[in-house]
Parts: sequence; structure tokens; C-alpha cells
Amino acid sequence: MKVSQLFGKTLRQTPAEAENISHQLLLKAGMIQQLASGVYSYMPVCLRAIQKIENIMRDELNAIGAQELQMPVLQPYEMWVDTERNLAFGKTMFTLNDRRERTLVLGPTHEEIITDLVRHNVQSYRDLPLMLYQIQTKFRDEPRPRGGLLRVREFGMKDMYSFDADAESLNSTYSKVIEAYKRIYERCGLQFLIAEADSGAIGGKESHEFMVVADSGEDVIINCPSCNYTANVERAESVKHKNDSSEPLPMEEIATPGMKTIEEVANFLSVPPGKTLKAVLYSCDGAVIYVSIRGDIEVNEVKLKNAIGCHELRLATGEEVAATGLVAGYASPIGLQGIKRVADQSITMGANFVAGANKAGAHVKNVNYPRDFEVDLLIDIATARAGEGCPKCGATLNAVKGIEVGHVFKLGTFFSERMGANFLDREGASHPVIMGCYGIGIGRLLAAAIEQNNDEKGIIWPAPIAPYQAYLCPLSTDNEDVIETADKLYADLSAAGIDVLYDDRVESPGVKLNDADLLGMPIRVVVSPRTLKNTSVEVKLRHEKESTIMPLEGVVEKLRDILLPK
RNA sequence: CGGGGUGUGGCGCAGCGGCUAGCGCGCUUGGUUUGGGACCAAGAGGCCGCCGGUUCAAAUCCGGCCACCCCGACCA
Repeated sequence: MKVSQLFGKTLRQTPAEAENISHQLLLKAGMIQQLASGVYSYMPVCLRAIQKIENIMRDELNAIGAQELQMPVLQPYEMWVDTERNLAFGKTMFTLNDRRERTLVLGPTHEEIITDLVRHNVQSYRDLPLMLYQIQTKFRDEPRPRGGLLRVREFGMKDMYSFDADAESLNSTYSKVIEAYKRIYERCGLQFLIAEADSGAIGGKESHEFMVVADSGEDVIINCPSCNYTANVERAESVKHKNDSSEPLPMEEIATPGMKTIEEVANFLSVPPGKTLKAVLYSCDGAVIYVSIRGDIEVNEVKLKNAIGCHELRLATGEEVAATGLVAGYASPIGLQGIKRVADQSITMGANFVAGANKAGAHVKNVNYPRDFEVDLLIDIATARAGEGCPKCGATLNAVKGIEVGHVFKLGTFFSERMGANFLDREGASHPVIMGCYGIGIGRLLAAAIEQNNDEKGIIWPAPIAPYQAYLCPLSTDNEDVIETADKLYADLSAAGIDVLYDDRVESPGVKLNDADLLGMPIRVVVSPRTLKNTSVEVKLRHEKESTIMPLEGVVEKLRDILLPK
């Protein structure tokens, strides 16, 4: 491809709206263009990288026996009502009406559709196991698109679904896919972690996320340097340090005028926040619940949501709290009734806590569970933090930020049972098929690859996903020898199966070299009067500092060896 | 949805009540240049986000709306 004909210009200044690196570089390199919030066009150079990623995925998934198919973007809304996932997805689904006023959704994911396909096409254990995938555009009306391609509303996704006859077979499929995923990310030049994850709106039991470590990531990953326990904070467990092991003392009411927050109370009484019990009131699908947790620990709302099984969870409003008879700022678990009481296990990690007295201006000292109050549910709903103990080995946990570039789930029989996707086993007995699902966001993967591979000059493409393998850059375009040599090299390299971006523009050397760095192809080949004096060209690898001079003779073969090692 | 911010040629910005809206980059034409974003000359390109109000006069002041970005609740 000649740069002079390429659609999409590089920019000299970075557009102001871009904050994170991949967004800036994608815009500056002229690879994407925004149409609306979270909606982008992929320019030709970008599309090439996307296609390379897609082909790597096809390669690895086909290799483990998966089959590619294509399902509709338009889906009848009723299918979502049948599985009740319309509730879990809510406003995230784009919906529309057809001319007969039937409601359709633009598919945010395809479990319902694939299950429908499978129930019509799988009858016997002989049809299993089965892996089906597609690469297709998904639509999700995200509350807040952000970061260029990191979080968008219309995006390419590779989604795969597996169908097995029993749990053991699912486990085997699941690990096969994880191994294929690892190879995909490795081939895309990504360093990643595999984290235990919450399964969210997709549903299911066991779930893992593939996380690319990056500061621009939206997720926090808890990681144990000792045993390598790795989990998304949404799900991570940790051992809270017990901060007091003394014997329970008699309860005692104390005046705390105007002290409402944990911080105020702790300061006022000169105790650490960890010696207090925090009351957090949530509205859970309309009902108010009372959550007790140690004062120094944050409630993990994902864990809470899962523990009590609710769709919409938010902090209760002032009115909702008042309606329960609790006094905001002084709410107390003692003697509490008529409201669901959930407590985090951290209330057992200590003794003689300070808790509210349920009247303005007073708290109670030396509160101990279970001596002084009851709860309906005592479970882990705490947010894990760096510095706490690893739940597996006890070592000190770390926290890093990450971009979720893939997510795999063991779905079990959630969809097959609801939708009647059954098969007959060897004995002729009918069972629901056991499912798994596996997703990779393509644009997000691309953005993550740029987040991890760049320098102050621009992108440094990992070779397997580089839009072009080489950037051919003649300097001094008025020199006939230079042009002739470059033209011939372009033809020869192309004939040798190397994708070349040929900068045939009449531009100053600075412009060309800067664009070469910005666009970041793995190899840059410079032809100039200087190199031609020695009948040679200059070859520079994008990720290395130094260039080397290579004789023109045999350079095509040498480059091919670098790019396509046998 | 809550909080913060921004809307002026393709990009980055200035102008914030008084001439015909300006600068840099980019773009076009001609010429000179050619190893790290060259130079000269001549050009093209703007419902100043939208609607309404105040005023002799609005990009500028006031009101409403819209869009986009950033911080939080959601996800590949």
C-alpha cells in the first residue's frame, strides 16, 4: 500500500478529548474516527490490525475444534424475557420496534440465540461436545463509554459457546479454551493475568477474566506474589487482620455529639476506624437492607448483590433510611428488627467495637458479635485490598489495575434448562446440555496491545498484529536512484509475501520518519542517497534503538527471515 | 443517573459586548529544499453546537436544550 493513497491521515497534534495512550495514538495515527459517544469508524490501517487479531483467534479456536458461524444482530426481545435476562441487562440493551411493533434488541451477547440454535440441532450425546463461535458486532448502551476503544457501545466481539454432556467434559472444554486464549494473547504480544471473576449479567458459576495490566485499566486485580492467587476485586477474598483479641467488656453508651461518619467518630473517640462497626444501608430491588461491616473496610457491592440475589442495588436514600426508623449516622445493629440484616465476616475480626446507639449524638462502646446483636446473614462481602492476607497462602496481597480483554464462564444449565436444550444420553435419558461461554473484545484487545506497546514516538506493533510488517521510506524523493530502488524494493518485498506500507509521498525526511514511528510497523526500511552510496539500505526494528545498514543484495531474503522465521 | 468540564475551518487554540472572526498546524497552486515534523509567495476553507431572550448591535450577556470529554455505579 502506498501512503500517498492511504485513506486516513496522521495528525501532528493529538486531539484534546483523548486521555489515555491508546486513544491518543489511535487518533493521532488516523486509525479511528469517532461518530458518537462510544461509536467509532475503523480506518483502513486499523481494520488490518483488527483482521489480523481475528485471524489469530480463528486459528487458535479452529485448532481446538471450534466451528465458526454467524448469528443475527437483531433478536426478538421475548427471548430475553424468557430467560429473564432483560432484567439483568436492563437499559444496557438497545431496543427498537419493527413496523409491526414487535420489540427487537440489538444483540449485546448471544447465549439465547445459540441455545435456540443448539436445541434445534442437538439431540444426542453423539453431537457433543460442541464449540461454536462467531466474530460479530455487539451493541451495549454502556452508561459511560470511555478511553477510545477501551469501552464502547458498538464493538467487535469474538464470542464462543460450548456444549457438553457432563461437568467433567465441560471442565475439559473450559481448560482447552483457556489454553487457546493464552496462545491468542501471547501471539497478540500481550502480557496478561488470569483472574478469578464475578460472572455478572452473563450468569454462571465459575468464571475467569484475562487481564492486561495497564494503568488505564478500569479493573483492580488482587494478586498474591507468593502462590499466584489472582482475582478481580469484585470477587477477591482476603484475610482481614484481627485487630483486637481482648475479652468482651460491658457495653457502654457514650455521647458523640454531631459525629456521624466513621472518620468523625473514630477521631472523636481516639480509636482507629477498624475498631468501629459501620452501618451501610442499601436499597435492594426496592427493599432497604442493613449491612454491618468493620469501619475500616468497604462493602463489596458485587459480593453483596450475589449474596442476597438482587438485580438493582444502590445506597438507600435519606428518606428510605428515615422510613425504617433508623437514625442516619447513628444506626445501630443492636436490637434491630423488621429489616434484613447482612453482616460481613469482618465483624468477627476484632472485639469491643464502637457502634451506633440509634439515637442522635450517641454511640455504644464494647459491642461484640454475637453477644450483643443478631444478623440474618453473616458472609464475606468485604472489598479486598493490597496489604491484606492471601486467602490461599496468607502472604501479603498486591493490587494492580487491568483491562479486561477476555472473559470465560462456566454457564452450567442456566440457559439449556430454561430454553429446553436437551440431549439424550447413552441410556436414552434426557438432560439439559451443559454450557460455557467465552468472549474477547477485539477493539479492546487492540487498544490494550497499544497501551502495552508504545513509546513517546508512537505505537510499537507486536509483529503478528501489525497492520503492515514493514514501512518502506525513501528519503530525497527527487533523486531518481532512490525512487527507482524504492519502487523495486516495494515490488520485491510484496512479491516475497511481506505487507509493506510504502511512503511514496514527497515530504521532508522528518515528516516521514515521524510518521513511521507513529504508525509503528515492526521494520522500517530507509532508502536514501546516503545508503545508496554503498548500495545498501538502512533497516531499523521499531522496538530497537539502533539501525543497521544492509546491502541491497539479498535484503529481501533477510527481511523475510526476520519477519517470517521458519 | 450524580459530580466536574468543554463546544469557534480537518487538528490544536485565541477572541468573551463595537470594524469584514483571528493565530499555529494541516490543505491547494507555483518555486526553492530533502536523514528527524523545511522555506518563500499566492490561495481555499467558518450556520462561532442549537433554539429563544436582552440590546441600535451578540461568538461575546441571560435562559433553555443538545453533543462530547473526565470522575463514580456497568462490562468484552
